[in-house]
Amino acid sequence: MFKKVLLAEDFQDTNLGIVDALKNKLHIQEIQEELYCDKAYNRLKLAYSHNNPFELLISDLHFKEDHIERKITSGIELIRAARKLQPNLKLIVNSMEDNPAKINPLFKEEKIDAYVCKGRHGLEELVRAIQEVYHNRTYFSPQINLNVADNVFELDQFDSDILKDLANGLTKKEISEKLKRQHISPNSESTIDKKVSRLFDEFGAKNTNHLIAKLIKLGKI
Amino acid sequence: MFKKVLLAEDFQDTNLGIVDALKNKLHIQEIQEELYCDKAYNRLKLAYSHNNPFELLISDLHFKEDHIERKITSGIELIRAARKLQPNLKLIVNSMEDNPAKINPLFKEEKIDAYVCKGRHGLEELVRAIQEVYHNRTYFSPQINLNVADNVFELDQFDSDILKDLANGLTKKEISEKLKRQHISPNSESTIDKKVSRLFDEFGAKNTNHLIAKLIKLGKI
DNA sequence: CAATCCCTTACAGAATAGCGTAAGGGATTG
DNA sequence: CAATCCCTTACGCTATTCTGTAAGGGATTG
Repeated sequence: MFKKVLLAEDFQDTNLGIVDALKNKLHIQEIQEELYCDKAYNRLKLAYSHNNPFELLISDLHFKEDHIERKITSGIELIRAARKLQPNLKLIVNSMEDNPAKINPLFKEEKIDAYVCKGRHGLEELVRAIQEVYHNRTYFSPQINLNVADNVFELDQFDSDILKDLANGLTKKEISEKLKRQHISPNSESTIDKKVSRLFDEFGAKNTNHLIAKLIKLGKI
Repeated sequence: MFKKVLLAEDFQDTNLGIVDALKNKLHIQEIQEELYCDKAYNRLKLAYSHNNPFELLISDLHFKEDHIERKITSGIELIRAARKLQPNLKLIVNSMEDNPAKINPLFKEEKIDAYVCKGRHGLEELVRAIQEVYHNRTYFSPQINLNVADNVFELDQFDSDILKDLANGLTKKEISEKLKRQHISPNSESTIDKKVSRLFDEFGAKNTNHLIAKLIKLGKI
């Protein structure tokens, strides 16, 4: 079993429960905890430079903001920084996020080893996930797949940028002008019209308000 | 100190941490836990009918949905039902919600005794809250006020309904017609125009797309 | 009672959104 | 090379949004 594990999690109560489980059920010797992302990164770095690196990082995705200024403020930044520092580090994400559209990229882009969704069986799942990851397998909370079966359509970068601009209050004319200034093609108002209209069909939206609302709720923009 | 406490919380790991703190720091004798709202209510009811009622209920606000069908599905429903059953029951809400606009009504409408915001000091705060409530005082997480200094503007029910309709793709004309059908006044398209335009100013939005995007991200609609 | 304020509503006009048609160009295919 | 498909773009039309102005009614105040 892993001997040295780092836990990055800003909920004090959650923290305690996890540490307890890891100690008593998995008999992990060294468990360090951090309430802040960048402090967690510093611990990884320190341990690595002392030739006594962590073997596993368990991190949340969302960390509450604070009065203290932070460089790394989200779990995903921590994960990226950790991967860069120590490519062989095992990564488990433990969050309340249950939107597959947000979780799948973690496996694809960030190459995490396991995703555990907080909930009624979160602790049992986490123990299971650690065991799986220790044997070089991946783990994915079973409840995720069941809940959502839609979202076949994906946004490419161009669509995504347009929608973000619209959500930020720009008109299609303004977006067209912006694209021309940036020498990005296509850039005509007409093409933007067409792109957005096609997304109406794909996502079943009646108009731009509806589309933006849906996509924000889906976490796609 | 309280002798009999019920904890309604659907995060298994959080649960464990809280129970541990309550036992070891406050020496509460009997702590029961429930992962579901309606099961928690049943426990309250059973204990009450056996003349051995709970003295304190600690509940979360948001409970994840499940494959199992539930009558009571949110913390607020549980709180209302509990208050009705047992008016003298002490109530502490322990949630990750940090929007004052959602928390304040809990004190005003539901007459809860304390609000503890989950986070880096969530457990210490909860212990403190229980002590305060035991001495018939109220407790309110100190971080709430600090974190949010914006958002002075609030949406009344009318504004909120209009914005939800807009986010669902209805035009202002359709909303006007809908209000007329429901015999809700005011209902003219002109008034809807005015209401929404005023919200542009209040929330610093350029147009409807921008306003809807902002409010969804703020969790207000 | 008059003055005032606030809210609702109607109306008008310019800007924008939404949608269809059509023309042109690049890539692919037979 | 011709035919075809897909993408971009221009253009035009209607619906809707957004912003004013103004009229009327209810509530409050002096």
